[in-house]
Amino acid sequence: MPKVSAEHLTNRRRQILDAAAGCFARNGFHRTSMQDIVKESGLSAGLIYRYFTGKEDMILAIVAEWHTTRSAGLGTADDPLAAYLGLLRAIADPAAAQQRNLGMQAWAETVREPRIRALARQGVDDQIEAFGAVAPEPLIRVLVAVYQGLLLQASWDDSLDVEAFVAAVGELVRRRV
Amino acid sequence: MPKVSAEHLTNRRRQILDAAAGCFARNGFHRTSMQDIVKESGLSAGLIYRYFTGKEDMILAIVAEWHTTRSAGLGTADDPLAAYLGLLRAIADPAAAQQRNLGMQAWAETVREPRIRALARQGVDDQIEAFGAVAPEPLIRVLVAVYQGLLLQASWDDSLDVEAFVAAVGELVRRRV
Amino acid sequence: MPKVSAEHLTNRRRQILDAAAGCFARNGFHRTSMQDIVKESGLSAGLIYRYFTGKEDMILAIVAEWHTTRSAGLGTADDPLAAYLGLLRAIADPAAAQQRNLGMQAWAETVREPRIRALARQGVDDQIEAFGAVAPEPLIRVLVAVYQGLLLQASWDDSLDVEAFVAAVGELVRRRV
Amino acid sequence: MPKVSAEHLTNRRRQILDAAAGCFARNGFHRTSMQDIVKESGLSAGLIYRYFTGKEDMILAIVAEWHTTRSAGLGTADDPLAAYLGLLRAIADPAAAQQRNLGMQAWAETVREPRIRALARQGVDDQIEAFGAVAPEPLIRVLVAVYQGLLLQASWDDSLDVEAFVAAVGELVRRRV
DNA sequence: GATGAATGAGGATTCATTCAT
DNA sequence: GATGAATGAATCCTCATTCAT
Repeated sequence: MPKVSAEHLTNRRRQILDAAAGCFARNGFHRTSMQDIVKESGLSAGLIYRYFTGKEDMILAIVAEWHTTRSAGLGTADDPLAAYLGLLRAIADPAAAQQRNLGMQAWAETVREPRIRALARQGVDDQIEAFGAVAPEPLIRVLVAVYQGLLLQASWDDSLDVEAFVAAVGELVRRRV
Repeated sequence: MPKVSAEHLTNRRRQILDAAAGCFARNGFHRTSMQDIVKESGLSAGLIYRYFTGKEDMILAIVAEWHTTRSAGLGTADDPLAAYLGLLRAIADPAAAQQRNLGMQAWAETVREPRIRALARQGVDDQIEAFGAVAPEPLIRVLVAVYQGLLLQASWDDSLDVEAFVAAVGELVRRRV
Repeated sequence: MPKVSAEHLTNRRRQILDAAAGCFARNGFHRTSMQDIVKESGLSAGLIYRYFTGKEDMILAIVAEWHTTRSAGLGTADDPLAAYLGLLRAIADPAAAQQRNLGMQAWAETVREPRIRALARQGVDDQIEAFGAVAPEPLIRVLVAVYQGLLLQASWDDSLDVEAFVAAVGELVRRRV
Repeated sequence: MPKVSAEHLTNRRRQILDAAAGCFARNGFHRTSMQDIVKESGLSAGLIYRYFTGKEDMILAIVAEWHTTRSAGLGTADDPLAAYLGLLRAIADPAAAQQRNLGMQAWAETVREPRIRALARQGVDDQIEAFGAVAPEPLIRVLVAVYQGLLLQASWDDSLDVEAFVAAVGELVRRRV
C-alpha cells in the first residue's frame, strides 16, 4: 500500500537521475560526490538511497539509459543513410554536450565494470542488428566508429566543422553503395 | 652537480610511469590509489612525490605520453593509406589492450581537465597536419574517428573481426581516392 | 473516551515488543534497526513511535519485562531447592535461547545505562528477598550467580550436559543444608 | 625494511587497544565511535587502520585478549581452591571494573558473532581442562558460572559483600571435597 | 488513528599527501 | 637521497526520528 503514486516515484527517480546526469557530465563519475547529487537534486541523502542501492547503482542506471536512448528508433527510417547522417549531426550538436560527456564517462567505465562493458558492447550489436538488412556488419561497425569518434572530436573542438565532416562521410558511403 | 645521474632520474621516472600506466589501465585513474602505484613500482611513496607533484600530475604525464606515442612517426610513410590501415590493425591488436584502456581513461578526463582536453584536441590536430598533404581535413577527421571508434569496439569485443573492419575501411577509402 | 479499546492498545504494544524481542535476541540491540522491528511487527514506523518514545525506550521496556518474567512466582515453592534446580533446567533449555540472548544483551547495557543497571541489580535483590527465609544472602547470591553463568554457558555450548550441571549444583547445596 | 622498530609497532598496538578498551568499557562496543578511540588514543584515524582492518577487528582483538588474560596462569597453583577464590576476589575488586565491563560486552557479542562465541566457549573449556585433574567437568562448570555471575553482580552493586560471597562459595566447596 | 516518505546528522573507512628519520 | 609512518579531510552510506497526508 504505497503512500505515494507510482507517478510520484517515477518523477522522483527522474529527478535524481537528472541531477546525477548533470553532475556526472560536468565532473565525471568519480569527481562527483553523492553530496553533489544531493544538492543538485534538492532531495536528501537518505531518500536517494531508497531509489538506488548506491552510487554504483546510479552510475549503472545512467549508463544503461544512455545506451537505451542511443538505440531508440533505430532502423525504422526510410532512408537509412540520411538517418545516420542525422545522428551524426545530432551528437555533434552543441546542445548534446551533456550526452557526449556522459558517453565518454561510460566508455571509461567499461574498463573496470563488466556490466557497463556489456552495455557498451550491446549498444554496438544493436546497431549491427538494426542495420543488418541494409549493410554488412563490418561496414556498420565502421559507421558506428565514425559516430563514436565524432562524439569525441565534437566534444574537444567547439569549432569543428560538423557539416564538412558529415559531407565527407556521406561522400565515402554514397560511392560505395 | 646533481648527486645522481640524469639517466638515473629518467629511469626512475620511467619506472613510476610504467607502474602507473599498468594500474591506470587495469582500474582506471580513480580506482587506482597512489598506494597501488607505490606497490607496483616497488618504490616508496615519498620518492614518487619527488618526481610528480601529485596524482593529477602523474595522470597528466601519462596522458601526454599516450598522445605523444600516437603522433610519433606520423606522415612519414610512402603509402599513407597502408600506413593508416596498419595503425588500425595495431590499435585493435590484443597486445594493445593497455593502450586502449589508457586511451579511454584519457578521453573521460577531457571532460573535467582543460589540459587533458587540450592534449586530446592537439592529438587530432597533429593528424590533420601530418596528413594535410594527402587529404582534406574533414576526411582525416573521419579517419581519425574510425580509429577512435575501433579502439572502443576492439576493447569491448574480443571476437571483433579486425580484418573485415580494416577491409571495409579500405574499400570505402580506396574508391574515393 | 479513547477511540480504541485499552485491550487494543495492549495488544499493539505486545505485538511491537514481541517483534523487538525477536530482533534483539537475534542480532543484539545495536545491530537491530527500527526498520527491522517495523518489518517484523508488520506495523508502520510512525505507529511504533506512538507506543514508545524511541528505541531506547523500547530497549528499556524489553529489559524491564525480562527481569519481571524472571522474578515472577519466586519464593512460592514448597521445595525451594527443587524449584531452583528447575529454574536452572529452564534457562538451559534449547527453547529458552531467545531469553538467554535477551539476558546477555540486557547485561551488556547495564554498563552504560543506569536504569538498566538498576533493573539488573533489583533482579538480584528480588531473589535475595524471595529466598531470604530459607537461605542467607551470600548463598542466594552464589545460587543466582550459578544461574547467570549457566545462562551464558548454555548459550555458547549446545552440547552442554545440563543434567550433570544441575546434579553438581544439587550435590553442593544439599550437603550444606 | 620497516622504518620503525618492532617494539614501536607493539607499543602503538598497545596504545590503540588500551584506548579502545577504555572506550568500550565505558560505553560499550556500539556506543563507541572510531572517532572516540581516535581521540582517546591521541593518534589519527588513518593510523589505526594500519593496525586493525576495522572496528570489528578491534573488537575481536579486545575480546581475544580478554579471554587470554583470563586463562593465563591457570592450573598452576598448589592449592586450586584457594587460587580460585583469589580469582573471585580479583574479578570483584573495584579496580577490575574495566575488566568486568569488557567481559559483559564480550558476552553480548557472542549472540551475533560466531568467532566471539567460539572464544567464549573456549574460555570455559580452558578452565575445564586446566582443572580437570582436581575436579569433574560439571563441578568446574559450576565454579566458572559462579565466577561469571559474581562478575555481573559486582558490576551492578558496589556494596556487594565480596568476602561473604567468597566465604559462601568456600563453604559449599570445602564440604564437598 | 495510521502510514511511510523524507530528513540529515553521524558513522566507518579511505587515500592523497607530508615529513621526521 | 629515500623511506614509510602518520595525518585528517572527505567520502559513501545508515538509521532514528518526524510529519504531511
